[in-house]
Amino acid sequence: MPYPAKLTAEKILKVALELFERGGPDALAMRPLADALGVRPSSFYRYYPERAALLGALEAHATSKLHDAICRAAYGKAPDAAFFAAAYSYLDYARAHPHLFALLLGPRAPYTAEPGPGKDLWNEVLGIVGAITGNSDDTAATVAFWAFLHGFALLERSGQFGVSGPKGGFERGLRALLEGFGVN
Amino acid sequence: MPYPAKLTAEKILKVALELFERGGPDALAMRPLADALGVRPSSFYRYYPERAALLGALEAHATSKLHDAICRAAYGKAPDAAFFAAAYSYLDYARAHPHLFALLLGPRAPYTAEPGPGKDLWNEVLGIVGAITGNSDDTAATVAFWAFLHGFALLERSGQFGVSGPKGGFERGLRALLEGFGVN
DNA sequence: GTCTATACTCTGATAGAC
DNA sequence: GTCTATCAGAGTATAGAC
Repeated sequence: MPYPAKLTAEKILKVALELFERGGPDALAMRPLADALGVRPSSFYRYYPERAALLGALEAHATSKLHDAICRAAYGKAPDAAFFAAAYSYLDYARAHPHLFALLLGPRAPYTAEPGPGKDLWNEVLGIVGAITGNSDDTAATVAFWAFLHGFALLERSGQFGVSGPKGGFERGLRALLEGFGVN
Repeated sequence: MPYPAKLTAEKILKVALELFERGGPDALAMRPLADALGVRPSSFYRYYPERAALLGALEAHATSKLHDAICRAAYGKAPDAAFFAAAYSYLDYARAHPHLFALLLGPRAPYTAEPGPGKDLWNEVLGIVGAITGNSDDTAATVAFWAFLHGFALLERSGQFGVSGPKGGFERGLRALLEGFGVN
């Protein structure tokens, strides 16, 4: 009977993404996902061998979207402006998609495409930072920049800091890094 | 019959800590915890109303230990030396206790003592940064410093970067911040 | 080749007896 | 204060219907 098949990997991923974006990891349960697809829970094990594979696919999606956002934000800008634009688009993504963002630097799971979209994202940021420091392969500075962006997004999400505190800290850190990268 | 009680909140926390440090959140399940305590799973709901409360207590413990480590590392040092010492002890804690560390800036849960040990830790770092910038209540710079430390620890743990990359990035970022804080 | 039915083991949590 | 008994829900494996 099932010609064409009711399920495809893409359809599953699309619905999984919706559930995950609203409710986070807890909302992405196999049974509700099956209900939303009009199917039985065991059905999509043909497409994703386990739940973690689904999460891995979501992480790849998030990485790709973040990459797109940063590319758009930095495109055609002078080095300093691109640096700030990339930073703010990173933060914007974390705010707009908190659950997907939380997937990004999680403890290393399987189902993480090592040389996948993560590599593209890295190279994009590497280029932006390189334009500032004058070293087109400045791994150390890129790591430092990335660490600051990611850490700040988490601090903000944790809610441990007031409203004014984090906001000022972002600008302050960015300017300090920019300044410091130029000097060293 | 049970006089004195077999359980106390401290005993439970101690065993929970052991399980959690070895195996992370998944290893802290109620039944194994009960077995380790020679007790039935339902028994410690008298002491911790739910599993999340136990995790909250572990987070408070982690915060307190990290605070101690940073205090010890920075004690009696000149501003710049204290800055680096605090940074490295933060990183060391993240490496030595990866699971506990992951609890630290998680999404805000209940059972998080808002004005608890977190406040002490914050004030300690605030003092260290203030000694550098000359402003004893430099919230923005402290947030920036903290964001960098936490982000770097996560980048490293994620394993997405080679061995040499992150290492150099830590020093690079710290020096850039130190430099930039002085200038701005 | 695709999906369903069923069942198994695990989880956190609760009610009430002792 | 701890027990027994039980619950609903999770992820997953397998056999077989179509």
